[in-house]
Amino acid sequence: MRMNNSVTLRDIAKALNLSISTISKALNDSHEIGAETKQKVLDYAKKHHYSPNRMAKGLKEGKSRSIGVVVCSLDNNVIAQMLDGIHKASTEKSYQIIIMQSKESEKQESACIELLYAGGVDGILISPAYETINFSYLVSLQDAGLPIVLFDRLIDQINTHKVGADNFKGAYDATRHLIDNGYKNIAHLNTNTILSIATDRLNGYKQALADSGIKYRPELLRSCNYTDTNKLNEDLEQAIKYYMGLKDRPDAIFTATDQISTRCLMLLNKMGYKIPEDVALIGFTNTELADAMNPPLSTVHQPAFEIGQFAAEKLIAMIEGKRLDEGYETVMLPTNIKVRASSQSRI
Amino acid sequence: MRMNNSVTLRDIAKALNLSISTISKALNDSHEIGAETKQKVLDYAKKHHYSPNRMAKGLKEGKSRSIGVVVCSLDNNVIAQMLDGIHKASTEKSYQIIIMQSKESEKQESACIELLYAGGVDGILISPAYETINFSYLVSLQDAGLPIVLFDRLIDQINTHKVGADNFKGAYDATRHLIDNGYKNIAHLNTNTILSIATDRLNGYKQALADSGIKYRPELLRSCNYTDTNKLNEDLEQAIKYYMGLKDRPDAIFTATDQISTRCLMLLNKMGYKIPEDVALIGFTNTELADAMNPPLSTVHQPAFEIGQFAAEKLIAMIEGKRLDEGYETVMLPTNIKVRASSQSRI
DNA sequence: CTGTTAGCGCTTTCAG
DNA sequence: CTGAAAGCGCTAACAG
Repeated sequence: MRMNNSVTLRDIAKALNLSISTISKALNDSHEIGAETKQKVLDYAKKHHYSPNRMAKGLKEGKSRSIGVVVCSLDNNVIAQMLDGIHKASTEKSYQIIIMQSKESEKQESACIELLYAGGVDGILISPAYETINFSYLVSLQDAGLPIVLFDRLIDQINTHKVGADNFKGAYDATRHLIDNGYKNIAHLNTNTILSIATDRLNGYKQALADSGIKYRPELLRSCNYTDTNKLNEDLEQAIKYYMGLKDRPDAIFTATDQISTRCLMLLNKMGYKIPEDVALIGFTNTELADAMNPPLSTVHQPAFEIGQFAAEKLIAMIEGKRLDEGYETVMLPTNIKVRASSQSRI
Repeated sequence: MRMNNSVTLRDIAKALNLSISTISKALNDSHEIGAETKQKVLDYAKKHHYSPNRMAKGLKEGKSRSIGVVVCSLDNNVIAQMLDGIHKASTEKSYQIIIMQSKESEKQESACIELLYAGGVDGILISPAYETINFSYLVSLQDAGLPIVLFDRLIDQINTHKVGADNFKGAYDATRHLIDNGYKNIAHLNTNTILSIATDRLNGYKQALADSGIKYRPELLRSCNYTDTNKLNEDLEQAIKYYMGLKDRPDAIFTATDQISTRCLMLLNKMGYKIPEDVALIGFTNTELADAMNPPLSTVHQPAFEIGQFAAEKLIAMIEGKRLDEGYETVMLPTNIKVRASSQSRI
């Protein structure tokens, strides 16, 4: 049973009265084939839309020219942009990508990885779920020789190439920006995960406070559950109520993730707080709709496309055996602050 | 060269002192294998994490258990939701999906399709680019036996299963909603494409006007270029300026696509028009951020996830030979209107 | 320079 | 009930 109805090497061989291997070599531009034969083969192949069978080639070569990508979700602007970057880098090197979603669940993430591995991918790009604590399965695959690159959400538990945003700097800049605009009591809303993405951002926030001589107040840090949207909303609502009920209540909030940033804005509006008069807001997110919001939302923008692209390039380099460099590298691409009305200066 | 380090049938055969074909049959639960042998094989396979090699299986069976998906872009909330649905349906039937982006370019779209076909996909799910006029390549592949299902953006030029939103009804409802809320001069902003998605929405708009005894004014229809974001923004800005400069200027705008809806809101804000006092707004889009906007944007919501899911199920049914039903089917899933402040009643 | 052959891992007759 | 063998389309060693 032939795939599609496509022409095979055999068809060309028969038509041209040559052997299969001659055709194969001609198409692979082998030096041991004569110029005119080569031309004849190439012409025939082009004319009849020959394209090599991925399966056969993959089987023979022991690789599939496909890479697995594991993300928490497709329906998220930052991730869509990263996937776009991954997609670009991959197709450039003619790799296919197989995308899987963990939905922030450790269990589902393992299932994705297993499926990808079983499916014979040549390597895996992964941005771990918030929930994941145990990375031993991933490590075992790595030990078994599977190239793995981490992107966006990085972890220390696994030693490989990593590509993410400079979260410390992004958080530092955002906090600093609030301080420079006259805000003093700055709350930080983040997520309860062991991923460095959370601690890096928290540390950036703390450092900015310290550098400005503002004491860090632990009661201004709230960590929300991220696995379930409903739970997240609940946690956020509670956090905001808690903040606004404090004696010395915050005059600004710095939010750590896309979801938290936008939902926080909605909730503040819903509860009737004026932004930035009652409380200012700046947060991580890449949505183009920040300008359309009420009020326009100040954001920390991540180079999502570039993160994806760079991570994919790294992985492909690993797959293709360029494991030459002794050590693994962690790359942090710069974020940048986009100031809008939600963090307007009160000075 | 073996894929990964995975165990093969041969490994199991050697270990158990059986033949390869016995193992194969045992794993496929063939009736011609004894119960205890079967058990022994299954146990060993499980213990050693055996999983069949996709490439080999695909080569043998002449199919790849993968489906190609062509969309205009990844970075779009409606599409992300559709992909999510496609993904769910596909993984349930253990098909992999290969996603390609046309970026609204006819040329790039052809390239995507060619790549997918060459890559040996078992079928193609496609939502055509706005720009595409010539569908002959797709038709020729279909004639060659490749199953194709259209989703989201449907066209008449190709005869197959199609799954989309009920765009006529969505547009009708949106326009009717504006009329019911006291708006009389309703403009319609859409795109210049031959895709039925545009004409259906236009017709729904016209029908709602007719049913309410309002005369259709052609000067209130503007069609924007959609291929290039910059061009779109320009066209939109011009259209709005044009509308607002009219003697009998519109008191409401109904926008036909995700991009147009959100950008239109931004532009109106930027130009200083009050929504809905100066001009009301309702438009197609699925963004969760409608509530966060200034003002909260009334939307026509498409069942994007379901469209993707249903389309994928149809395609897989076709692939698996259930082409039994004589005719092809076009399914229109219902949209629903989400009323927010941007189209508040002026009565 | 061109052809023959073996084999990647799997399914599937066909024999035993 | 189990095994041997062919072949899916391709590459690569080895002959000629």
